[in-house]
Amino acid sequence: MTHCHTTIQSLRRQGFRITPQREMIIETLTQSNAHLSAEEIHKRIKPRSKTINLATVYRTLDLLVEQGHATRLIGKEGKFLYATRQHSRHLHLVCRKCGRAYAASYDGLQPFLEQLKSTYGFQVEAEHVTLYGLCPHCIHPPNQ
Amino acid sequence: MTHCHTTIQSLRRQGFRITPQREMIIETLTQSNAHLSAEEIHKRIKPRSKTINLATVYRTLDLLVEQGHATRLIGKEGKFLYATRQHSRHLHLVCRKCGRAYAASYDGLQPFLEQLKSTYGFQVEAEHVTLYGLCPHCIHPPNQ
DNA sequence: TCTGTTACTGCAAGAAATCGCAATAAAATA
DNA sequence: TATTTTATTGCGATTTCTTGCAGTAACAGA
Repeated sequence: MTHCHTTIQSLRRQGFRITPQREMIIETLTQSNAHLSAEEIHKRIKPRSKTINLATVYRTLDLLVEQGHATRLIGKEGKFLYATRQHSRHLHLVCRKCGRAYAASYDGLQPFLEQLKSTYGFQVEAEHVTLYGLCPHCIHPPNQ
Repeated sequence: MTHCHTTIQSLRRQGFRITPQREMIIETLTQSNAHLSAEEIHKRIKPRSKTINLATVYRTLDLLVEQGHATRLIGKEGKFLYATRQHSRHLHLVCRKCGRAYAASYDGLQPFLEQLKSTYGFQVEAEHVTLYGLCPHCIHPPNQ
């Protein structure tokens, strides 16, 4: 709720218009603990606002990502998922083989990110970094 | 060429069948210096093999990623791009705002990856890590 | 509060990626 | 080499995501 308003304030300050659709999308994303697909967000809002369009959901999510209020990642089934950046900060370790996803702490990554900042001037936002590789289960069978 | 055969050998050893389609896809990807979309690969192969189907290209690329011979990343226009893992190892820094992509060295990331390995048993493959954030051009205008 | 500007939405069409299934062909075996 | 098994392909349909456009409504200014 609180962070929901922060996002709205920030968008308004940037000159974006706050429509009922955008409010509902932001609210839905903020209140959820999971990573949601655009489809899922659309489904949840529909009962309250029958005419909300899926394209609007996608466009709003794009805006939120672009403005740094949300992150987009690729879910297990290949669909895009979205979450607020404040939502439980962690690293995603995704197995390229079985698709399993693990949450990991990103303590220890900070020095490297600072190095990137000073070398390239690039400010990495590390809330939802996704790294690919092999999980413990899939390393065992020797496959190279 | 050489690496192309390595990939084919490895797939064969895993019990996958080597079809002309798969050979052409692997060859195309290996010989290209750029990151290619499935569509692009399809387009390049078509002259030589009129009936090759786009779905086959997607399925083969999935296989290559799953088997660790290629990596998949999201291109500037939101399309998926593919590259062999051997192809010029680097980090991708993608600006969430303007979409610009920067190549960066991942020297300095190694200690963190080793930490992940020992903590979670997860073996990150760092050839094509993509990190999102703000590029030097987009940091300036204060937007929070 | 009313009005004008123009960002935003809904709709429908389009593009990108995936899936199911019958036909095909790779490669193991005889 | 011929046969058999079954992984893989092509095709068409489907799903997921994006885009263009005309109508609508947020919000700045009067």
